[in-house]
Amino acid sequence: MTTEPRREQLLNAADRVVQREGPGASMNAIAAEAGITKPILYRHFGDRNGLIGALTARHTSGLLAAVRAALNEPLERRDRVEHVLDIYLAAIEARPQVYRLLTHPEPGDPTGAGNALAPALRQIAEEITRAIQQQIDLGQDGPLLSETWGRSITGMVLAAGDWWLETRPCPRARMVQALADLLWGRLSAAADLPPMLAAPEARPEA
Amino acid sequence: MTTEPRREQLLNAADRVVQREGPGASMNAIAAEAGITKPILYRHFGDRNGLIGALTARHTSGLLAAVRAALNEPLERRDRVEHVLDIYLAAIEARPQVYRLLTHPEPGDPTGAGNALAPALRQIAEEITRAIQQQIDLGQDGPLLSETWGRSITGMVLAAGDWWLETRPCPRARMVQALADLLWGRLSAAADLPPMLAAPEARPEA
DNA sequence: CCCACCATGTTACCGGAGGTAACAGCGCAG
DNA sequence: CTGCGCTGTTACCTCCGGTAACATGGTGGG
Repeated sequence: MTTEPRREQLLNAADRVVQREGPGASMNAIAAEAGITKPILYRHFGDRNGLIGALTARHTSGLLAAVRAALNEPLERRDRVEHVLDIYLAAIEARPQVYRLLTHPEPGDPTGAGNALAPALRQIAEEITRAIQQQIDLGQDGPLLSETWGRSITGMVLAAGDWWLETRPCPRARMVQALADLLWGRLSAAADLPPMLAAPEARPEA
Repeated sequence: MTTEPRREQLLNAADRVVQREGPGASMNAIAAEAGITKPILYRHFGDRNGLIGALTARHTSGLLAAVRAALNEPLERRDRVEHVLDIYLAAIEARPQVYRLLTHPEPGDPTGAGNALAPALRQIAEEITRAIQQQIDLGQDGPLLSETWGRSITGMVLAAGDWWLETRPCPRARMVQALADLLWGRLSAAADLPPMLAAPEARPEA
């Protein structure tokens, strides 16, 4: 294990090409970037999943550690949640291509195919679950709720982060507020609007 | 447009093969199931995305209509939300392979690649956004919050639904409660647990 | 009656993907 | 010098999405 410089070197090349072409970059392209040919890659990583796995593992550790640290920050609960949200959004903002690699892996893997959460995100979900379990008293439903909520919050932030990166509807801080507000039950606390009896306009058609 | 029986027939075949092999079924397999060869499929649908699009459109309409109806049910807000959640979970429970097709399409499309939300889910997100905008008074932040929340809630339910289908940790009704509780701010309302100074046991290792 | 047309269907191919086999050098211990 | 392990190559396989070119058959207009 210790360092393994060749591997690192190849991963650097893979990193560059993924940064440039997004995930789904071909093995040929990665090999070319590294100045070599395919079979070497396969010798080192077994198959494409191996390469991608190694590549994601590299970047995952950083994000995961950051999220974990944020989850254990000694803050008021709301501030802690906002901090975690901000950490995640800042990370995906800083390097969108890498983030895509982590969050939207190419399919291929037959292991439980069809999961919304990529491995990196599953780890984050578990981290959230653990934090909830350790920090919040949910009574006897604790285990189920914390597991469900870990996945739910991860999926929620994933979808919201994707949309935010795509359309940039607001600065990051505002996005953090919007998400925290949702988690804080603002959806349930807000007042009703009177039912629309007949929309006078702005109803172009479905 | 009117009916187009051949197309329907081909879509039925595609449906069968997707039901059996999941999304990612090959064009050859679909053609074989239909008793014909590839070029005919391409004549009718242009390319793979065309076929998959037509296939999803078929199933989307039902789910989308059900969700839309649930969103406009004349119920107390909490009951309405629970109803929507239940509709969605019931749908994916009933036909998981079809649901996978709708929620986890194969990538391929360069159009905004890397989105967490498949087209069908994006439509659901828009429906939720619209419902929030029409039903809830969020002040001047309404537009931003409703859009953000539409995506967020969709992503949350997607991830939670995936996990639930996979591991079946509880009956559907309980899952609905867990998700509604999250949206109702139970995460913020619950009491703190005392900080763990030293976990006495049950810490097997990461 | 014949023909031109159109949808149906076919075979055979292309380029590019992941992946593998077989072979060619290089450096170094014994 | 010889064997061995690592690096590297070329050439190939299979399967995929997609296409070109050609072969049918029914149908309606001259």
